[in-house]
Amino acid sequence: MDPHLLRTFVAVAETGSFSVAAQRLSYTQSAVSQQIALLEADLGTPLLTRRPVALTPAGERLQRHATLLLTRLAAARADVTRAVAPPGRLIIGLTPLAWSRRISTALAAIRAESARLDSRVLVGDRARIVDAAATGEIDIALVDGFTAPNDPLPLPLAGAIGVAEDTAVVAVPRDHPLTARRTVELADLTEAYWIDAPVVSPLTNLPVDGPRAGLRYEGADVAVLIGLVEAGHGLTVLPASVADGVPLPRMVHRVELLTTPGAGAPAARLSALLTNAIP
Amino acid sequence: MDPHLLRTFVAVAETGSFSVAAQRLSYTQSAVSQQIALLEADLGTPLLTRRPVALTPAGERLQRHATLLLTRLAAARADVTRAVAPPGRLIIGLTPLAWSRRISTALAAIRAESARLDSRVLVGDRARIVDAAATGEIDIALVDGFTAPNDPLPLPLAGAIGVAEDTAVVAVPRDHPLTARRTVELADLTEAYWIDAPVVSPLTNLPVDGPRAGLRYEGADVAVLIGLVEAGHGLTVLPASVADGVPLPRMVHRVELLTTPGAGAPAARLSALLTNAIP
DNA sequence: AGCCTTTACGGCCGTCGTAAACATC
DNA sequence: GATGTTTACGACGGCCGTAAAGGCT
Repeated sequence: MDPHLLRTFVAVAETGSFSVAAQRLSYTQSAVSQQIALLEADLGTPLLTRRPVALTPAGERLQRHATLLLTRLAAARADVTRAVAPPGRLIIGLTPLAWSRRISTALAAIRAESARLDSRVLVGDRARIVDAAATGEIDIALVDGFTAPNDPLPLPLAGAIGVAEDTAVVAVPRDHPLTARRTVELADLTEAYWIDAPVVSPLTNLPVDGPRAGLRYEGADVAVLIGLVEAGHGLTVLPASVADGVPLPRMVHRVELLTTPGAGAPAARLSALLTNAIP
Repeated sequence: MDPHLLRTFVAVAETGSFSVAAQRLSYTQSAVSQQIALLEADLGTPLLTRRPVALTPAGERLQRHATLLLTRLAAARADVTRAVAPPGRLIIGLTPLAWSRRISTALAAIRAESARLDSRVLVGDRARIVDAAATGEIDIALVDGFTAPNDPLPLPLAGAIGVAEDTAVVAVPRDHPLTARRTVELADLTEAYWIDAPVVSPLTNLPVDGPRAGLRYEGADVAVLIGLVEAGHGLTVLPASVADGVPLPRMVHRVELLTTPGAGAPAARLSALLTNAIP
């Protein structure tokens, strides 16, 4: 189970093709074929069906593990190299809904303390931000998501710290029948159409199996998303602090902080500011 | 960062010697030396000092990551192979303090349901049990430890579920000055001598820096440990359900359940029994 | 028939072991 | 000087690429 093999396996699983995976990794198809054969021989079970190329149950399992292992491997490398030379800069990664007034003031405080600090912000979807935190591209991250109360977000990186928890709501247009309700049953939600907004509020956040998507919004602007809901293009799930609406039972919106002791002094300072400030 | 390299690096770090690590892995010293050199070249920083062999700060970082990565790699392999053939047996791993009446009754219920079930119990310290869960040696595990309220235990495996939470206490002899106190300050504890009981209640559980150890107890019997405390050999930390004593502030004793969907039907059944029964 | 995966085979690079040099206590 | 790590070098094996064969649709 070489990381090399895992990487090409993930590539094949994602692309659904030996040949395009090969050119993505700049191998020949032959090499990819051999690597997959090696993995299957090693684990003693077929991982992929051919024609069409699809994952077997064992393959699905391996894909999950492999992607996690690869990002953790990257995280280990980044952490070690930063242990010798901690960056003086402060690059913050954010998912769109993780931003809050408290973060903004904490950041302002740090900027005031050290005037010449190179500080920047990167906004992206959860996978992008977590990956950037793993590789050291960013020094600290705030990642949001929906989960059961008091439960952490299922993140591939250890050391996440909850810094905020909020009830979650379903955003609906003003004239929508759900508006009259105080709580929502899951049965009501399976019938609805949802806005597919992978960056702001991914469909995978929904407590619904196989949600039906209406419009797709690729941007990161919350106001635009709310506008789309208002216009009747579909529903979405949002933290209560962002929008008014109907509370979704047994779910909270949670923001977690992702950093490591090696991420440098500015990151540590920001981390302290945010975690000490927990109510 | 081959797993192979990480494994020998961990061996060197643990043994503090290139040569004994080599014979443990059945390599030559030369091979070990080359592998470490390769790792250091790859990461661009020394990981070990020679004469004496010790970890540099970067090396300490890498050791943490490497051990986690290796057990996760083992977990991935076990999970995939179990995805194709889930075991029908039920082997339960337990740390000594994770046992409770509820587990006992749940296990009895399962045994009653399927009379011929091969079910066994393995007791060991946390590292041993987590490792066994990773490699598939056991199908389900209950692991205890001390942590802040509502926080999960820092486990190297994902998917842990809290099944019990309890206040923690410091066990002291009846005539100890602390007996009169309702709460304990950390300052009081730094002065004390502790019983080093790595299996039942490891010193790493203590909220104290560099605790001073008196006697060492290698066994897994809680009654013996309590007897040792009574006899004045030192103090220890225990869940309130096991011993009377003084509540330790800001800590809880927590039991988590460790299993995977591939661990077989009996494991799933036990898991359901335990998690549904959470108060 | 055409596209894509597998198999066969040759060459290269990497990694291990032996053995000698080197450093440290 | 003894113990233990590094370096030099030769040999084996593994892995990739080229090229031909094999299977589905």
